[in-house]
Amino acid sequence: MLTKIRQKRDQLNKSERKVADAILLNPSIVTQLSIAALAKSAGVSEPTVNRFCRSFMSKGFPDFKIQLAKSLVSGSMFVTRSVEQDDSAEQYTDKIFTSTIATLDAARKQIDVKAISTAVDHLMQAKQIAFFGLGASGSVARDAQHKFFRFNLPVVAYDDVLMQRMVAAASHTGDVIVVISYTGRTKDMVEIAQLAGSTGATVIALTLEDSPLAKVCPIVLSVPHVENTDVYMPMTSRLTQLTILDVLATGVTLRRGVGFHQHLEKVKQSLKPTRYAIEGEAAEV
Amino acid sequence: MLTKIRQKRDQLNKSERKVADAILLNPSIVTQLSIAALAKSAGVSEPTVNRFCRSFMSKGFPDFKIQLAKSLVSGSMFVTRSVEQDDSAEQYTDKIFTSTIATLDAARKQIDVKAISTAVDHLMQAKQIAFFGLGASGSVARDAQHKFFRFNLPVVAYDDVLMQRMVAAASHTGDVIVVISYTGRTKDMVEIAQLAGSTGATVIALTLEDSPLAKVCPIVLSVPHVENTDVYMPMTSRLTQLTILDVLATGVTLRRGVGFHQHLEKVKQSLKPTRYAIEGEAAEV
DNA sequence: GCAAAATGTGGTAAAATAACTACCTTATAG
DNA sequence: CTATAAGGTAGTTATTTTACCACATTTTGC
Repeated sequence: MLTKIRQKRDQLNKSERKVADAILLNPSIVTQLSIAALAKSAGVSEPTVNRFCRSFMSKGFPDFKIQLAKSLVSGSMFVTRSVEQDDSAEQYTDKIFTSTIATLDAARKQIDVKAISTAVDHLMQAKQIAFFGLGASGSVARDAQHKFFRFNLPVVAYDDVLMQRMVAAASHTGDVIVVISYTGRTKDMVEIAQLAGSTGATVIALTLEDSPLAKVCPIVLSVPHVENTDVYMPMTSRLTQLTILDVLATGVTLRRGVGFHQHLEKVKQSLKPTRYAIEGEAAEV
Repeated sequence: MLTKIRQKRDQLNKSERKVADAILLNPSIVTQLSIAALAKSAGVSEPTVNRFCRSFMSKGFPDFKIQLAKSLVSGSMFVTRSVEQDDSAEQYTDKIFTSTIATLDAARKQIDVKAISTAVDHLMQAKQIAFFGLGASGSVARDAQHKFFRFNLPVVAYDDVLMQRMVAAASHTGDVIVVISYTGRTKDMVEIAQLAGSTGATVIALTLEDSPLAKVCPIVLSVPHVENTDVYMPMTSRLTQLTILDVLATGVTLRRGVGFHQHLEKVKQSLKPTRYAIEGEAAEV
């Protein structure tokens, strides 16, 4: 809503711009103001405020206030705030959770569903799926391996360059290789992606939008930039990657239909002897 | 807000209860109703509605409507919804992100800050930190290793039972062992936790609340139950674990003060030759 | 145990406030 | 100088709130 007002501000005429500015100055207080009070604080007449409200597809001023109030809540719900040196445990805990959530929410809004869908198409038909990652992305690749394995897909994961190079070179049409790198600037990963691409394998990049890696891959699942790259909280993006991988696994599973239910049950049963039994067995380790 | 109304409902007198019921029946429509319309649909008079609103610490009916609208947004923002067999890519993508966020938000609200603080105390002074996990929790342990290593802490991670047993048996006072298991019912992990505890090492469990593992560990960072254990989205909890580990790493780093900044810079520099350079180098791989 | 007072509950009607409409003035561009 | 758009004034309508009254329910004194 505030974004919408800011966008439209320049197309507005003099008086209505005054109204926009008055609202932008302190949006939360506006929700408690009457049309007369807002008109006065903007230095315009009441009908001008009313006309302004209607141009934002509201039924009138009260309706506008409610829409504004709603948008303020969703806007202020999860905001990334930097951790400070003297934060209490409570403070930094909340900040990190909130920032993580904000990152995921941003990804949710920006994600390219078309790319997800294309990736699922390829993964579904893959003879072999390989996940490649180095460093922190190595654990993401390992996690993906577990997840896809559970869903009965032919999957491997590698977190060292040599194996990745060998597998990439030996790949061929029908294989899918998912290259994971947050920055998308790791030289080895870019080279390996190119190598794999040249063999006819489908290469999917899970990386930062517009990065060198993204540029050399036909299918890119891009993770948006994180605005606040604070030294204290630099790792929210891998959670976005993990979530995207959850989405892919789910997408593939859905497409494969009901057959996999029996498989999932088998996996569960195989783990049972390793566990302390209780009612309502859950699906995770 | 709706919860508040439901709570107070029984203490209300006959007419005001009618108002409460009318609102609860369809809260979102109420935000667009006038006091007269709501009064009619509740079968009471307008002043009754007004009195009702005031008893919910609103200035009046319009104010009440705005508060209600706000609370509806925050309430409906992130709701866990099951993935259905015939969902489109757009639908299941959104559902998985939303559910993941909902899980994190639930964890944020329930997390035991005291336990975090205690865990940070021990981690900070540890001579050696070991992360143990099996299966999917193995990747979580690996991830933790990366993160803590970046922050210059003496850290190792193991994802096989034998190594874990050996390390646990060989541990002693001053060592911190973090045992990661979502269900907290894996027999090996429980035994290893007990073994490590008996040597004098500090054992921290990152697991489901009230699980067998939680019961044998002095410090428990509990992950709340996920209500909706749908076969299609069974893995949101490990994101909670990862986030809690982020919190721990941050907590330790904060306590260690400014010294680590130089260290972080060194790590960054060491990675530089492996990358394609661009302006604004980020902190992740 | 009953009656009377007191308190609580809920409605009517009128007053106050807020929002909206119609219309008129002023500015501005052609 | 006219046409048109922008913006304000004033009046109307809608909405909310207040004040007050009637009825019911409970409490208390005898």
